[in-house]
Amino acid sequence: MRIGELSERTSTSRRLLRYYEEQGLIVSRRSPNGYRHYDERLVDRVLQIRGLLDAGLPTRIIKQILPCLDKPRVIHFPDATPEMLATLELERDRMTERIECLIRNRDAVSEYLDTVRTNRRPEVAA
Amino acid sequence: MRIGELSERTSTSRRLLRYYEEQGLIVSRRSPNGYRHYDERLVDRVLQIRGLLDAGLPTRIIKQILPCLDKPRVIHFPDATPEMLATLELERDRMTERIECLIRNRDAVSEYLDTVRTNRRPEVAA
DNA sequence: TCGAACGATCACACGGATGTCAGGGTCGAC
DNA sequence: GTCGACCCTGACATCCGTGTGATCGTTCGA
Repeated sequence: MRIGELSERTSTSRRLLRYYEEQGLIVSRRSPNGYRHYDERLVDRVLQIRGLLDAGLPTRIIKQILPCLDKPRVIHFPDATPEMLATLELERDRMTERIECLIRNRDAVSEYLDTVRTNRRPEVAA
Repeated sequence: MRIGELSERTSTSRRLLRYYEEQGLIVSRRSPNGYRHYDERLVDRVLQIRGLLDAGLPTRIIKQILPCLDKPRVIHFPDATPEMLATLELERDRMTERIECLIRNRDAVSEYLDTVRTNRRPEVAA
């Protein structure tokens, strides 16, 4: 598919798709006229990228973890230097921290909402 | 405590502490000479803010959910309009989405790491 | 009393993700 | 062959979190 369709199917502007490519997050083939052509799989890939960006990861990091995300579990470890694995581990741990922080705070918001809804009348916590 | 101590205890630059205040995320009292003075609780509060920022939430949103996070469960619902509650709900759901996205991808990274390590050392594979 | 360390404000700068616009090709339908 | 929809590149603009520096006032110990 071309950029317009990918854009629509991922709710992502063409500008951003080109930007992601520039950042090495996605790849495209080019037809002789220079048009980008995308594989079907790119739809999921782009959505994944957007989710991670939204979760606070910079493109630099996303680029590093993307190879881990291929659906048929293909291991690219010929180029997996120990230092690269260490980076991945570190990044995984940071994701875990983010997750825990988000869960804590989301639960607090949830609890707050529950409390507000059950006690409708002015009253302070006991 | 003054800004220097809060800065050190939260590993946050003074500049940022002033910025957070400007954005309405934290408050300070002022001594007659104009110096900011912070409550002990601000340490946790600042760390919370930094965690949420790191998780991708903008200050605008953080400001809205912070009142939900007070430790003694104090409900500030005199000013809790239904529309504000709706906003909170929406934001809570977005946090849940972020959490799920992060978990999915972190687990994929973890699995990748496991696989690489197992294949690297087949003799220790259990 | 002087200087170091700290505080305040203000302003400019930067990097990253994103929007937008300009100028120009390609292609299919009429 | 022209028009509209689509694509290309490149440049500038914006927002936001953050850094940095200038300039100045305050506090405190030697």
